[in-house]
Amino acid sequence: MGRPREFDDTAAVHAAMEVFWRKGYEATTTQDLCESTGLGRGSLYNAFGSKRQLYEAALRRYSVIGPQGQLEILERPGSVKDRLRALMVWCVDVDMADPERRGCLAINAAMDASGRTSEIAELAHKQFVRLEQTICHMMAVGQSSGELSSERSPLQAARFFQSAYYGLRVLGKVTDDRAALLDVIEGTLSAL
Amino acid sequence: MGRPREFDDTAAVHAAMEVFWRKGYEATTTQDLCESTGLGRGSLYNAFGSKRQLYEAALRRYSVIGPQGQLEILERPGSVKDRLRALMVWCVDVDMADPERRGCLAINAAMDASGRTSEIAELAHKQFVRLEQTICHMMAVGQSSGELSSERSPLQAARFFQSAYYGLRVLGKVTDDRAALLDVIEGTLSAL
DNA sequence: CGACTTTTGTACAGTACGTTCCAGAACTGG
DNA sequence: CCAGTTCTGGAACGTACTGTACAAAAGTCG
Repeated sequence: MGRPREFDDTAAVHAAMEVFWRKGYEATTTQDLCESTGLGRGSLYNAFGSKRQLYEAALRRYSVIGPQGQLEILERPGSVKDRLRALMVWCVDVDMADPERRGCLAINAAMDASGRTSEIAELAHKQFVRLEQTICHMMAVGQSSGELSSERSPLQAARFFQSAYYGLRVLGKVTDDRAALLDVIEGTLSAL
Repeated sequence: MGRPREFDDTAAVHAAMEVFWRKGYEATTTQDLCESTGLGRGSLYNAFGSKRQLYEAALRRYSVIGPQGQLEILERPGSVKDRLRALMVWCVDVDMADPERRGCLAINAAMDASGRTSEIAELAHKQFVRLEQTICHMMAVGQSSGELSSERSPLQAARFFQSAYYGLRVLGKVTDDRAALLDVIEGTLSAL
């Protein structure tokens, strides 16, 4: 009971997520958050408590919608290598097409010293582990079908791939050299 | 002529670098910089102009002292693989030993949206290219000696390694799992 | 020594920050 | 329709921020 909310919580968190993604934690002001969500300060603090808690909520939302694009690519038909390549190429395309170079919010949150509390680090880590497991499963499938080399365990192969993948996104932050990024992709895939 | 500086410019930039490294650009205050350098605001602004310019100076200083440890490891005797392994293991050790998880300042600067001007991105990019070239040279040596596979070009191999290396440092920001990081290392090396 | 130049510390300006507070609005259950 | 509850928008608060002003200090050169 009481007066009902005039806004949609999820939409507000989503709008906040976009700002944090673009500017990082510290550089995002409460004013930015009010403008992007369309809420007054009262509503914002009443609903989310603090800038920090809203940041956590934004990261949790990212953990829901962020992997959707990834998973959609990885679940397409085709060989394991082709699907992993598609994932990486897609990231390159996204990064190169974005003049702001926002990259991946989970990685940004993991790297951003100002916003990194143990909770934030844990949220980012969880997403890392989730990707690791997804890839690990694919590696196991590829190995048992004979497509991939079995000299490494699936887990080791997954961790190796994941690392190259994150490195790719770091490089994507500062380079325009698509060919260099494609080198990374082909180098990574030929190692599997 | 005029009154001489009472402080050492390099030492001041170094102190500033440590703060930016620990807290990131936006979260570092001019007060922090005064305290860490021991300078008053007057001296600080007289000598460096602005927080942003000091940040650039700090990153330039990092580009001098940061690679020293890396190069020292890579120039030691031994096979190419052993030296690359030593580099990665050293990074894992450094990251795990640091409760603040400062990581690599060049990577942090590349990722930090708040401090990333085109100049900063370029400075970070330059360091990335420098490492790429160093590794590329090692790859060429390893390939011509027969130690490493020649199925990839040295440049492609270097870019691939570099990417895995950066990914390793991203993972090192949020995990305590040394075994996972060692998996990355061995997975990367076995691909060369 | 004395004109000139640069550095130093501090006080200050002006703004912007995260958060709290509150009066009134909007709704519910009785 | 009234008492109770929650939400809203914005004003208000205290603090902290980057950057400037300036007078005194500490040198140099003739």
